[in-house]
Amino acid sequence: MFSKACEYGIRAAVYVALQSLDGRRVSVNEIAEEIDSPIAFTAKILQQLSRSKVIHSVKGPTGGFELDRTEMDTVKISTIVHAIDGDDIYVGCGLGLKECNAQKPCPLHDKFVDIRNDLKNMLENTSLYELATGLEVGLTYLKR
Amino acid sequence: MFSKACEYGIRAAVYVALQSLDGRRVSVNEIAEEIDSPIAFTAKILQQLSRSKVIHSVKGPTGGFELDRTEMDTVKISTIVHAIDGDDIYVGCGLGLKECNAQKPCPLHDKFVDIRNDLKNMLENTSLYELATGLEVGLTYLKR
DNA sequence: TCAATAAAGGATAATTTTGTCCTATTTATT
DNA sequence: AATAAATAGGACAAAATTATCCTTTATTGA
Ligand code: FES
Ligand code: FES
Repeated sequence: MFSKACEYGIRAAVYVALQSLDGRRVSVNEIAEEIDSPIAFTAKILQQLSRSKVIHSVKGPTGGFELDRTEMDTVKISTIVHAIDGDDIYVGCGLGLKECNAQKPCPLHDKFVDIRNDLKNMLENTSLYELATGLEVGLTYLKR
Repeated sequence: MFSKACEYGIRAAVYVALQSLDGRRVSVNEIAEEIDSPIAFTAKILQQLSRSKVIHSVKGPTGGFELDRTEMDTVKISTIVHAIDGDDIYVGCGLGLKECNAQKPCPLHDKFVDIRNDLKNMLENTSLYELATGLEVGLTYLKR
């Protein structure tokens, strides 16, 4: 479904959001530890998220990653997926035709588009804040 | 969503079903041509589908791949996906946790499971026959 | 100013997925 | 029996993804 990079990216962003709720800035090392991901690879992904304005980064001592409260509402999971995996999952053909086109649909088109749109809507309507609060009250987990 | 191998596999199986409706047995070369896929790679995938009883293969001159009419109804797209990509898409965690577990869910679990189940049901309720007939009447396409 | 800390970024390695090529096996036809 | 056509399968190659390591840059605080 999503690439590994994207999975780590979402988990990382949720963790950053969670800690930012407490005003804590977090380092790559802490993030990788808390979401159980490879450190250096996670660093790359955080760079990407930072460049695409999903999270904010601060260099130097006391630096790290953070997200302000209003951004947690506006940043949707769809933004993260788009930043890392591109728009294939939103517009691509389920059977791999060069493009998904209702005028010349693949055999699975009609049924696939329904699912794809549900997924798209779900991701577009889920904010980092929403996911972070579930974590905060201990209902959900970022590693096992 | 699906791997390339799986995309080719579904397209190939639909084409085999379509031709089998006319009693025609088809070769790897014809299949690859008609679904616009790399020949040798497609051959591997057809082997896999043959081993997992999704389609039937016949060696030698006049040989090729075929599917009998009753199998077109019983073989669902979910079978093909499972044979090639395994069950990750049916049971895996959307955020990449080692396993999806409602007792210790990831932040996206509840929303993700809904989509995943819709996808699963869709694939389980779509037969090769259904997809082949859409092709037959010229409503859908296997390449662009 | 200096040392320490943390992200940014470049180079490279490992792994997985995708793809190719060649030989072996099976089988229909002559 | 010989030939040719077709899948099966093994070995290998290319490309993409995942992952690591090292150097550079920015910033804090002593
Ligand atoms: S053409 Fe295949 S999903 Fe739209
Ligand atoms: S635990 Fe992540 S989808 Fe179920």
